[in-house]
Amino acid sequence: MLHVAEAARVSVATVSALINGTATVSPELSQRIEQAIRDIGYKRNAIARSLKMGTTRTIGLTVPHITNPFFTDVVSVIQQAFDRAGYAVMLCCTDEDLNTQDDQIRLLLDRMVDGLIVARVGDGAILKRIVDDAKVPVVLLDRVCEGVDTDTVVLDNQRAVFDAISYLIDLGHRRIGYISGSFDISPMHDRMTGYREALQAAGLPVENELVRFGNFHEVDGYNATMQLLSLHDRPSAIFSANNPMVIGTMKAIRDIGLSCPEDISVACFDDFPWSDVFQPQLTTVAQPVKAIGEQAANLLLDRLAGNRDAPPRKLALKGRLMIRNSCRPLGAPLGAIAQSVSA
Amino acid sequence: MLHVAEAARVSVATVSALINGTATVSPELSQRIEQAIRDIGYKRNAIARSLKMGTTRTIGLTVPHITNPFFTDVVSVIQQAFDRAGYAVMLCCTDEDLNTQDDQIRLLLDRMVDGLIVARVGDGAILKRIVDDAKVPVVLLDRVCEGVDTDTVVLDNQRAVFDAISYLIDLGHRRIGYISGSFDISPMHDRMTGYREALQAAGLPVENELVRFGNFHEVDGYNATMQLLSLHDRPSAIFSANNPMVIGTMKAIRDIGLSCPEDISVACFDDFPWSDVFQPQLTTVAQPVKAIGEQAANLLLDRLAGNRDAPPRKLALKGRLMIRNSCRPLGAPLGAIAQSVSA
DNA sequence: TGACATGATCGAAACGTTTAGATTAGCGTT
DNA sequence: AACGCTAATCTAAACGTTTCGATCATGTCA
Repeated sequence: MLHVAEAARVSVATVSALINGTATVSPELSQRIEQAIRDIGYKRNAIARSLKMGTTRTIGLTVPHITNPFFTDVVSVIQQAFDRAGYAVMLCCTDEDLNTQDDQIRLLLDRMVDGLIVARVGDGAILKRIVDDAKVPVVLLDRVCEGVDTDTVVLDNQRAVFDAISYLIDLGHRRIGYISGSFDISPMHDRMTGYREALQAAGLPVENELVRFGNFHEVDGYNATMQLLSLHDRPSAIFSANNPMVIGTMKAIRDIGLSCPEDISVACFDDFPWSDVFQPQLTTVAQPVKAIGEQAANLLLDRLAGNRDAPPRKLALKGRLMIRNSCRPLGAPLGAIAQSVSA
Repeated sequence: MLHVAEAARVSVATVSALINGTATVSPELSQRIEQAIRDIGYKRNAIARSLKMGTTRTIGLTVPHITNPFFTDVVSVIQQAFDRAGYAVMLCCTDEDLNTQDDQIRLLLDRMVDGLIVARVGDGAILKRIVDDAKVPVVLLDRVCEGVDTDTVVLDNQRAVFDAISYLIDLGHRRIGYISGSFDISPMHDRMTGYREALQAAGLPVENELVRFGNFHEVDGYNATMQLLSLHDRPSAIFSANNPMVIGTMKAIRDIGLSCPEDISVACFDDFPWSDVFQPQLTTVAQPVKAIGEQAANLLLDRLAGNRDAPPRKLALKGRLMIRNSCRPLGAPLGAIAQSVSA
């Protein structure tokens, strides 16, 4: 900018005024300055600007795994929203690890991001400290966190799983295996509650042997399913509370020589692009990914636009049960599956 | 830092020296400074540091669509690699649009990223200008670009498609439909060449009516497949040069009342996590995603470590044909598919 | 004892912006 | 002719670091 100013024989203040439109500058000088900018190929240094202005027009986004299709879509939507608003997005993947997440949020705050969207943070106390220390707005995604009072957008997980399990019960299933993710994040808590309540509402017992835990990965789903299938009285249906794990479930079913839905019904959380392309077409709980991402982005953009003091806003969106053909009515002949799908 | 210096009754220079270890500071002062840092909760401002140092420890990464499973994986691997190295990653999605990509690269350069990994840039001239203007190292991914001399990691696309098409020919297919992405990026060019050469090597004609173009999206694959299937003499196999488009292909086959592989064989580019879970299990060309991402990251990290003047390095990795059961031997009875899979 | 090397510490400039406040020029009023 | 008003422009101080060169005390050696 100094060089531009010299070349145009004006002060840097005038150059700045022209570039930012913060003051009127005469047509004559404007022209000289614009010419100089072109000649020199000047580009404003955003770092210096950030230092002075105290704002980077960059936000931080952390997700556990970008390869989980739910987060892939959420990241995509959020990235687009902020791109439109002229913000850059720094992406971090926490690998479901709390320490990693801590480090990464620190990394982002060091770089003075203007705001933070964090998905699936683990511990309330740590998060609270972060939110308080950082003077930037934070929106929580996919997880509520007691004691942390900030904008939040989550799914009504309990209700969603309740509906899914109730659907299985309606089909006649009585022993329904449930594969949960680790319990230290609220969605897994709520989903489990939904499972329990659906069973109880139908007067069915909640049996511990039918509940397994995994760490969100395919291999965990595989192992959990193997255990469920080798039970003395094995379940007739399995619900996986997380999408990557259901891949393991399907592989385990195949490896053990069973097939879905003939021998065992399967449903899971989170829809994915191929769900209605191949066989069996998985029955899933679809999250309104686009809405979730956009709401989160809007909440943060609103704060960034200056609305700092509004009370925390908590959004809970509804999931939708996508009924396909991976669950069969129990007791009914196999041919009845087609009808149950159109129901 | 100023406050820390005052609290510890030393100069800012000494604080800086201690933090960075750039000079020895006496145990006594060290202790006072560290105490002050704790008391105040001081965190070094990375923006001010970047301004002074001319380096942000941040890189820019642009991909067309993060929802394309190939790019999802690549982004994941690259993010991890840079995270390990203490770099932040700014992610941009270009939506296959050259102007968008241009804007985003500018956005990233404005923010003084230390390096750039760009996947699928369109035009050689524009890219060349960008690479030259930006004084930062650039790694090209998934695309070669004539006239732009910089580090590159790509797949041997031509060979990969050649192998896939040859496989179909070996199965007895003679009319093989081909769905390409837009032609303005080199992989699509090379893949098409692979298609052509495989046909020619087998003495088969290259028929224009069997070749369709789409813009990488599911809907494009759907439309292209509809056209192919309504040809007077319809193909017995379809190869899709891009992964999202193959979803459209499968849906079109279903909607038209045919089934795969009984009526029509299907193969495509890019593997995905569910490919061997559901039926039909798609035969795909798997890119070594992990290697591609890691190589790209390593090339850039090497440049960032100071190796600026080494000549441009061009890596071409090999794809792998994952033979499953979505392609059937032509003329053979249906039961023969199983054998062909194990072949 | 004086000169000098050594090691610790500091002062101040620089990185490239923004912006408050000062200065100047032009012009209409009285 | 003196005054005030407005619009255009400039000067200079910040933003929070790093770093060069200067300063100063201390100890060593001739």
